[in-house]
Amino acid sequence: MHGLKILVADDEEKMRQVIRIYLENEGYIVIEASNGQEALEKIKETKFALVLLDVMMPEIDGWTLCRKIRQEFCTPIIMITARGEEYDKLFGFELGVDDYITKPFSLREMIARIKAVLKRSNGDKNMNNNILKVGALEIKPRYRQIFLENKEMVLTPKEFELLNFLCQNPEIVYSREQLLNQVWGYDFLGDLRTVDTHVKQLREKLGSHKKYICTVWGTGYKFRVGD
Amino acid sequence: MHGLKILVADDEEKMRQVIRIYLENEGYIVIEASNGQEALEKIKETKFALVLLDVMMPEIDGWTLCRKIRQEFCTPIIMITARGEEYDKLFGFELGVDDYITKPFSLREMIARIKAVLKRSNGDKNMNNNILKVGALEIKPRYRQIFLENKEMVLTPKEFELLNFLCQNPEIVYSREQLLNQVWGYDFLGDLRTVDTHVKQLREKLGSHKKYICTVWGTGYKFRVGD
DNA sequence: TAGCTTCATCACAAATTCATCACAGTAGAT
DNA sequence: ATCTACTGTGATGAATTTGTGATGAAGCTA
Repeated sequence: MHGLKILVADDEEKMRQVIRIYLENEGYIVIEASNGQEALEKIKETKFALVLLDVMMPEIDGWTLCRKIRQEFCTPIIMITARGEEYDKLFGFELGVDDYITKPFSLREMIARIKAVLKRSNGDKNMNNNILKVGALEIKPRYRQIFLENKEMVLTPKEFELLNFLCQNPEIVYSREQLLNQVWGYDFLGDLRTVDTHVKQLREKLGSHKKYICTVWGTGYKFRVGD
Repeated sequence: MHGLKILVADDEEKMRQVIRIYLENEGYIVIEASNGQEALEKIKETKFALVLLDVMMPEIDGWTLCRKIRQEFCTPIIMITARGEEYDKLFGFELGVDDYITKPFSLREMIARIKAVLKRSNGDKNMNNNILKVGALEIKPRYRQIFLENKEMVLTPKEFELLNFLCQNPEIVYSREQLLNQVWGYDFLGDLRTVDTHVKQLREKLGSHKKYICTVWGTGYKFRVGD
């Protein structure tokens, strides 16, 4: 269990330092990356036992980076997220993530999770590949694919995340604000109506099944398969 | 979720003001404290739903204050920190902080975090996930659906809220004024008779069960299932 | 860099809901 | 029985909310 390399991607130096000290103390070799781009390059160069990824990063945010890593590598990933309602995001669909830690967290907790993930990834693979089927839709979160009547939909990242989120929580009504928080993140500063535009796009791509996404007047949207 | 008291402790007047405006707009009651001492006194006087605490304060700094509060109270605390500072302390976690926000932050993010913390501290007992059955009605607040004899009613937002409110408080008589306050909100300035119109609509949609909503002559309305 | 995709925002149109009013109907009091 | 105060109801224009196409910015790829 010693000498394993761990990549710590976080834009805050102080944060990286604290983590480095603890991890080295546990016998790991720590490589740092201060932004997403750098992280991606280092992953391509070196084989890591694990990647520790902060969600909040400038340039490339954690989710995007995670997706990019997963396109090529199966290195275990632990996300560091701000505490809040992003749980669904993690559980629901970004299943490429092996575990996550919410800030503020204790370093003891972090170490424990790292060990657990490493153990699992060696003992291998009860890969949580859970595929979800709702109506004519089939969702493979791990591959970032959604099939409509067995044909793969061509979706942009945002479209994927929005549709996936709605599908993972069918029948539940979400306000535009909630959707922004869940899908875009707390730090999105934009217009509520942005949601509408994406809903429009999704409906267009859903074609005859556009009624899966239904408007709840005065409230928001929900995914609904029945009726 | 309305009328909850929040203490904002920050030495910068401007900052407090901005936060106050935003929070009040969301229906919270805001009390300000311009330094640690003052904050501590106010906490001892009043019971707050949440404390928003800036780390950087003269006299008593945020960390010390946080510890002092925790010695006596379990009020949820959200810390406002400058980015990149003092991670060790947050890590330590021994301070019992419920969440923290790093400056600069958006007000939307702040609100979202506040709501998340409040929700958690309520143990989610406010989760109106409870499905309620009264007579031939079945109410699923989370889905924003009301079923009448197992058939979903098609309701406008106001209709939904009014019927839901009445059902959640059966047998209790409400005056038009009370209903306006509860369902429309205190800031509604309109005509009392507006309630009547909506009651009419509901009765129409209730069809043969219209007597669920009954008129209490000279007083108001109530929901009644029996008799 | 140029070309392409994705994204957020805006403005306008369309759809839906809402509050109000006037008048009809009803319960209760005298 | 008659009167008065209160409630029921249909119609209507205003207000709110949502749908949608266009547009320019930002990001990515080659």
